[in-house]
Amino acid sequence: MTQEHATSDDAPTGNHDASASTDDGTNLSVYRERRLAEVQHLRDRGVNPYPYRFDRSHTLGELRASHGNLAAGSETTDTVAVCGRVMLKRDQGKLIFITIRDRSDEIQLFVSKAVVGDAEFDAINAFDMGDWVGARGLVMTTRKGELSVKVSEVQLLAKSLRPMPDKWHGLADVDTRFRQRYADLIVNHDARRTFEIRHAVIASVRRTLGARGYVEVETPVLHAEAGGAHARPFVTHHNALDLQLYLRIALELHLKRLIVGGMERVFEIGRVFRNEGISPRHNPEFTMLESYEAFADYDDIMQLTQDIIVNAARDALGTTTIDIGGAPYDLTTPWPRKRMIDLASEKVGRELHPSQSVDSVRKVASDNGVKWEPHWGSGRIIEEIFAEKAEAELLTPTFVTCHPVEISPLARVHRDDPHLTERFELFVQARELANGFSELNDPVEQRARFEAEQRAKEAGDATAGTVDEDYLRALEFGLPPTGGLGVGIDRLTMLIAGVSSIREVILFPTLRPEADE
RNA sequence: GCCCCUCUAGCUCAGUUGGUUAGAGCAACGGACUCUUAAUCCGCAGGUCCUCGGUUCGAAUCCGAGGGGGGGCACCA
Repeated sequence: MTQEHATSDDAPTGNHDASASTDDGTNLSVYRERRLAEVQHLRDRGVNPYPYRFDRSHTLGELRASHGNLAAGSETTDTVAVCGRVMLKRDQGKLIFITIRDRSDEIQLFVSKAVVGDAEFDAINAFDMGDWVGARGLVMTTRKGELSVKVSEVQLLAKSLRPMPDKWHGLADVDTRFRQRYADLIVNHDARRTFEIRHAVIASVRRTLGARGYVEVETPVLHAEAGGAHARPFVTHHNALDLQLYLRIALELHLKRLIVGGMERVFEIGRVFRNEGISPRHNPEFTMLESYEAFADYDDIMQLTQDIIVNAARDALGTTTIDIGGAPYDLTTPWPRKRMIDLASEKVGRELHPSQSVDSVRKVASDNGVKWEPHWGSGRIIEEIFAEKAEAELLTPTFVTCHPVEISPLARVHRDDPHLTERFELFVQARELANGFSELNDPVEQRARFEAEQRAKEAGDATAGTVDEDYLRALEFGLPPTGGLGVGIDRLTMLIAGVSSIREVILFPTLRPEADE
């Protein structure tokens, strides 16, 4: 019967039928044709399969909150209107149980043929899993105590044409999960949970900074020069200006211009782009928090960093204890601070310092199996020794501090040691999670650092920076003492959600385009 | 970019040392059933075994090339 509709009533849906049936003839296309026929069947009966709106009296979560304590076998006189997606259907003959879900909860619809009548019962029975429906009826519980809506009327809100993934096993294929995130979100609770946590983390960060008087700003994504970090940029082009532009690799230089302008405390949560490899910890576009606070130094910012992360965990999970390497760890524990040169020195059994000659540091590196490049200075080699020998052991939160000047072109020289900077990086699970420092605000020194970067770039370091003249001009107007911070929001979410791939916390991670079509 | 692993029905997965017509569960479809909970029961249908090429009497299975994905390395924080 419905098949006849599919073949005879295809004028308005001819395109769908053609694409669904001509070339493949697979189970999937048969399935879609059947549901398309059902759509046409509804239209023939004057039912809009895609109505415009639905008046909902309660979300499913609200309904459970208000009636969750009903005793088994109760019938109330409370009329509600609820809506959601059909997730399960249990046809009992003259009784149908339909589990619908909205974003807050799941509730069972109790459909009795004796209540709704034969015609309506058949219409409800034609619903498929995945359909969006709205129902009106009385709140009740079944004999076994399941909170239900005894429906008097159910309305289709949107017809689903595709089969749902396995109702028990969900969708496991990671490729499909990332490409078809909608399907992942429909069937995988963990996926929904992860993105709820992501939202809670970001909202918490905004609250923490807002409570400290920070102002949220937005700065350009298109940069004439990609500065503020060491990374290869994406290149793009503006037609009207006939101008080569770069997608930003950091937020830093614009935000500090705002501190020059007197905004005192600013932050931005924004997308940055780095044209580099993809890994479980790297996506080409990712979300950075950067914040800058006038009159603060890196010591203040380390405290801020821990506050932000502790609050984020508390707000997202309701606890500050998370799992690190299989063991519980309370984030409120004071996080140790260790100088990079000390961590590196410990591992090689010799005092290392960027004031030492390049030759002597090279020898230490080579003796310990650490490779170095000819254009690296002592400081850069020490960083490499740290990265190769010490970094992997930094599982619980640790502030690595006082990086060599050579690798920190935007950080201020340490007040007690001219070869080091007032900088820190936070490592958790051997991954960098945050980076901050007392900001360099001497325009003369900043120019010298930029020029050193420029020379490194010309010497072949593709990730080195260039001289940003406008930023130098800003500094000449006067940047107050400032403490700055950058936090990888994706990695922070990974930590709090307890997932191991960055793709799990990015709704639509970068993938190669799908073939064919 | 390099190395390893992986790809079978809409989904989740079997598929032996290469051997007839590639199987199961769920979903779908037909039927039974008024308190189910992944409902159950009966019946039926569904396949470009990622693609191309090769070896073989015979390939989902072995070989080569290519594609997607995952992990590692490199790059990079």
